[in-house]
Amino acid sequence: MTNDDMIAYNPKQVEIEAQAYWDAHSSFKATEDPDKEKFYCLSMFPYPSGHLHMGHVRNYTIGDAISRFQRMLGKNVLQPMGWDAFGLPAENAAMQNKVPPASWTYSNIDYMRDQLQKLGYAYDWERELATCHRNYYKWEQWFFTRLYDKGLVYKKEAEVNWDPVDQTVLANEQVVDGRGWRSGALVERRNIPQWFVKITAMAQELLDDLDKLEGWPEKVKIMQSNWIGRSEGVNLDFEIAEPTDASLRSLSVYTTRPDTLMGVTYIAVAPQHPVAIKAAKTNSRLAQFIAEQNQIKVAEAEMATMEKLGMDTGLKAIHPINGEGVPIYTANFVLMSYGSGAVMAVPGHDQRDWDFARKYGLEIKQVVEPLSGEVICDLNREAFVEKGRLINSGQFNGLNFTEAFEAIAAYLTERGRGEKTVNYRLRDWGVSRQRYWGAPIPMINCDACGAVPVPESELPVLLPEDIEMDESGSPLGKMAEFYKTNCPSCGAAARRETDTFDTFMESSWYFARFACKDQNTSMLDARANYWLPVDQYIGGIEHAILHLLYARFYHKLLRDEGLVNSDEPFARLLTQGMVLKDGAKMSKSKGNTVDPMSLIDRYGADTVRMFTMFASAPDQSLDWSDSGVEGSYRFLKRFWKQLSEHEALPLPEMNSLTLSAEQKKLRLKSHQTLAKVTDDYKRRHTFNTAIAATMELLNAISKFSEDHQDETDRIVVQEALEFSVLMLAPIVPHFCHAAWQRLGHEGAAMDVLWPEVAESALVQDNALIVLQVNGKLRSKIEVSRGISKDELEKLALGDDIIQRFISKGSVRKVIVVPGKLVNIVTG
RNA sequence: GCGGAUGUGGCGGAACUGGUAGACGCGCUAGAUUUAGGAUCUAGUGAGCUUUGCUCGUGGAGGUUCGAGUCCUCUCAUCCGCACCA
Repeated sequence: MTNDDMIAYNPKQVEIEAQAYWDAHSSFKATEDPDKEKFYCLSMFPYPSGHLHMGHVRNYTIGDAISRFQRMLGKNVLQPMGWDAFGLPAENAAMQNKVPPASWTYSNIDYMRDQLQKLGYAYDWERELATCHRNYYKWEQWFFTRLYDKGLVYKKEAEVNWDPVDQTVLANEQVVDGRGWRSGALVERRNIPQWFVKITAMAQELLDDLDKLEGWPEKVKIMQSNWIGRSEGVNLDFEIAEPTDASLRSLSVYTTRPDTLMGVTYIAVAPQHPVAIKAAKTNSRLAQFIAEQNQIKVAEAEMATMEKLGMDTGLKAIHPINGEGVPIYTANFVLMSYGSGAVMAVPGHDQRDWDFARKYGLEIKQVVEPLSGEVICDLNREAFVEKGRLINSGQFNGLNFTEAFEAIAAYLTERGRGEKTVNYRLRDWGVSRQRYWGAPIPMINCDACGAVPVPESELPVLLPEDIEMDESGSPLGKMAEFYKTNCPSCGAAARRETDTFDTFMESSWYFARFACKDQNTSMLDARANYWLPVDQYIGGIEHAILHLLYARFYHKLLRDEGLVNSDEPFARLLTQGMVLKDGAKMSKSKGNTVDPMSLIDRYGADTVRMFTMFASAPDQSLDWSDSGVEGSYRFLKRFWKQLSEHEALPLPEMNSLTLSAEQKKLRLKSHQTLAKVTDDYKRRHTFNTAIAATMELLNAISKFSEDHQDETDRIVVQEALEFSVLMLAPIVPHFCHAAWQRLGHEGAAMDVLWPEVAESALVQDNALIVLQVNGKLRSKIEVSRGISKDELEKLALGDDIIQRFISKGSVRKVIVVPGKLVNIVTG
């Protein structure tokens, strides 16, 4: 052993050398090759907020470990990286630092790219893209005009949070306790015209195709399914008694419980409902109430958690079956954006209606009784919400839920007062933002022609980057040179749309653009179909619904345009958990962040990568621990020393037949570990247990090496060490790059094929059998694997310790699980 | 409020198919080494007790089973999402 071999582990040097090797060999450049099985591994791209946080490090280390593992399996791996570059924080930073959002964003990208490179991720940097580049958003604008031509986008009025002092639209995040975060003014809901994409047209397919996503966590599919919220019910009309306005003769409601129709005792409409607004014209108290309800931010959680309030509009609705008049209330828990903005209230059989009826002294009527006498129904205490048998419902008495549903639906249909309907909770995707730092919506508003899409030849509609931001929102609306234009259709003077796209538009197709980001004559090309779908997608659980649903939708739109040939963008999904510190989410506002770069400076990237992968399973939350990082560093140092103490090649080939029992045992451990780790990487994605198993193997090697030093011993140890290095190579790639060479090999660990488990090494003669008495562990015996059930039972009953426990009572039953355990039940 | 998850030693976690609870690591204790500190190495480490061993123990309360951290019912706590944060 030379002095050179004993050099202590120097992460900085190891990492610089490994990265230099990968750079020199363009190791991560991905090229389309139809003869090789492809593997597209993608981590959700970051918003360039300034610097990497631990959540990024965790996300990208998981993706990198999977990429490198798949590469070692011999696949043609693509792992790209880019920037979700548009968004609100750039505008805030611009105001704070008096720097244009564009230059702030570009310098952040440069800084963060450097950070990612220090972490040694196996990205094909030639494919890097940023969504704020004209070559990216040009195609997004083009695609939007295609969707417009197909009738898949439309304009309608929708509510926003309006700050009356700053005269600007606020994001939900910018509304704190009902007030604008800068001005402190009470926000108001305001209706403005906005663009929508018809995602509801694809609601059923988005729901149905969840079944195809076998590689997705069940919880994410359930969340998406609930979000889409398909329900079957009945749409029906209530006429309004004594209408004073011809346009407001009736109001329509949707219900999934038409069986309770005879129990309706009032109607509740949203404060924004035309009926409420109409009634308020002659009722100042009602107008006041509605105005108060409009000072609540536009967020469902806000609505759902506030006190349920309502007020009588004074109007009456005519029950479509019995013709009786029921009062129409306006209530703050009815959402204008869901269904028709009005609900029929059945306080006897809906808890929220019951609570409201109690509060306002409205009638509670029972029309459903339990099917069995054991079920309690006491409408004085709470609503009876279960399905049952109809009572107090005239001709429908005695029917069960299904019969009543059909009979009442048929009754209403015959009389033209209603019909069966499938309803979705999902709403169309509003893509207009009254913001500057986003992709301009490529539309032109002409007085004569209306909204006209910008022709392809004039795309992209460039976002001017050299601007100044102030508190009063987007500068685009004040820039005549931006918005003054001519109508592409009639040539008259017209005004360009000054709203920009929701940033979810950019993140809904970037995965496809990575395949062909240099393509300048079309949005996508054939390379997209080589790489897509993404084989493994990794990102935070917080994206379980919105981003992932929009991306699935967009992918289907791309398919319908003939740009991709798959139905779904992401074959497998891994949702990583949050990074916590002291039990709370690591965040700037809580002041509990840990800077990855200072740790990398101190311990090296491999230690940081190792700790984030070891501390917990990727889909669980990760509790940050400084001493845990220290432990990972210690492990690498120990491993380095262990490698130095081993005399590596040249050694002869292993002859498995001549191994001693001890040598066989270590070889068994090596191959058992390899089998486990392979499964952990490939199927379970539990890198924490893969690392733990490798540590166990290294502990076993240590113990073995203490008194085994001959040549055959070293052959067995060489194999065990090689396995260990290759098994950790996806997680601590720099370390393993150097370690592989220390084990006497030329070339790079990352180019080595994943080793194969030798079945012959796994053969064991004996099995350890657990002996239980009444389910409690009492003894263990080692028996030959070939032993019969009867013999095993006999051996178990004859065991000394077992004898002591069963001598008191009689043996009633013996359960034998071959190769595992014997449980003796006494009585 | 609705939807989804999580809960196991002093701490992070393991136990994959109902079959040895606590792998692996951190921390701690003792010892070795060291002028000291640090680093390193060795051993121990769920709790309790009448300590060759026994009893208890996976948020709580019930249940199913020869056997439950794992399955079922109820319940408590914490976290995430709720459509303009990304």
